[in-house]
Amino acid sequence: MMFSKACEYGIRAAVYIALQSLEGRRVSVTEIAEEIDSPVAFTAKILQQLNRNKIVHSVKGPTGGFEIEREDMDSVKLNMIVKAIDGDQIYKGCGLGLKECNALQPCPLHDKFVDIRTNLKKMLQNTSLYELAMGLEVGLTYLKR
Amino acid sequence: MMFSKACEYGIRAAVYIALQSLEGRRVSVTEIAEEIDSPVAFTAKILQQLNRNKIVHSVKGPTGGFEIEREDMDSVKLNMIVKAIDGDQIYKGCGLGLKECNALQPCPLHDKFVDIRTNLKKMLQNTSLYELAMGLEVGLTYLKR
DNA sequence: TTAATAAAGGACAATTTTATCCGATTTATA
DNA sequence: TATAAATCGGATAAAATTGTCCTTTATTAA
Repeated sequence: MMFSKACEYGIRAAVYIALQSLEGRRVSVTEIAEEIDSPVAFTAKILQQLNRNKIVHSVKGPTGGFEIEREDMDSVKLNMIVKAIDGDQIYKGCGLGLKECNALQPCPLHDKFVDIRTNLKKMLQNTSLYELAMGLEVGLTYLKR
Repeated sequence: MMFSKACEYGIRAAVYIALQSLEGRRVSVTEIAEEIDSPVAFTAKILQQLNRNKIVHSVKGPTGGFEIEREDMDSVKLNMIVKAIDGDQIYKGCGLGLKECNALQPCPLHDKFVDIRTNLKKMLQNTSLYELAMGLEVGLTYLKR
């Protein structure tokens, strides 16, 4: 409802890859799709996008798959994934769909939206893949169901 | 990005109708669509939904059109429009798309999402059509461009 | 009572998003 | 060097959302 389906899968996939990379495991699309309960081929497309945007790293051939460097888990924040997949509509777009909507010519909801969006923005900018992967590892959170 | 296009049109239409009803004018779909810059026939469908949900009032025949009673402008809050058009996914749905996601079995983003969504929810529940229509009337806000 | 006006509603079309399939490419290893 | 495992990329399909068209229904006013 807030992110596209593609973006939801993308985030879940990235978190799963991060978790496995912490264990030193490289993972295939098949495994990822199974573990995050998403359509395989579609997930593959999304991972290509994340790879092009250097959010995950892919390796072809046998023993290949997806991985994320330990340092990248810290530097990659959720807003980068959202931007890579959904673009920056979530930051720029008007809540009521006006093409031009800003402080000077605001839609009726503009001010109230700014607040909410600022919070969302901050949250996405401050949340790292590592943080999310840790929650999973400790068994506090889930990626399925 | 947060609401569907249908919902965006719906809110804009409702605000415009409220504004005109304050002046005692009943308005046609054609006029509404022109004033909020939306596709006429599609807007008509959305207004049917709003009518069924008693958010706007419609009158057939010559001199007919859409209107909103003065009292309803106060009692109708944005969340009712959103619910009528987009359903309650915005309230219930998991940010990462999990079917079951709650405090007991949360997705990695659950807690952070709860905060943002609570704010959004409150905002929608507390914003009345009258309030939005007033902003327009005073020339502070816009429904086009 | 008739003509004109406006919403209601059903069927259909276009576009976007989501999802699948399959051949090409890369690469590890036997 | 041959084979198999894995991603890449293009074409296509399915589903959902957005948008159009046309007929029916209700109602006003001449």
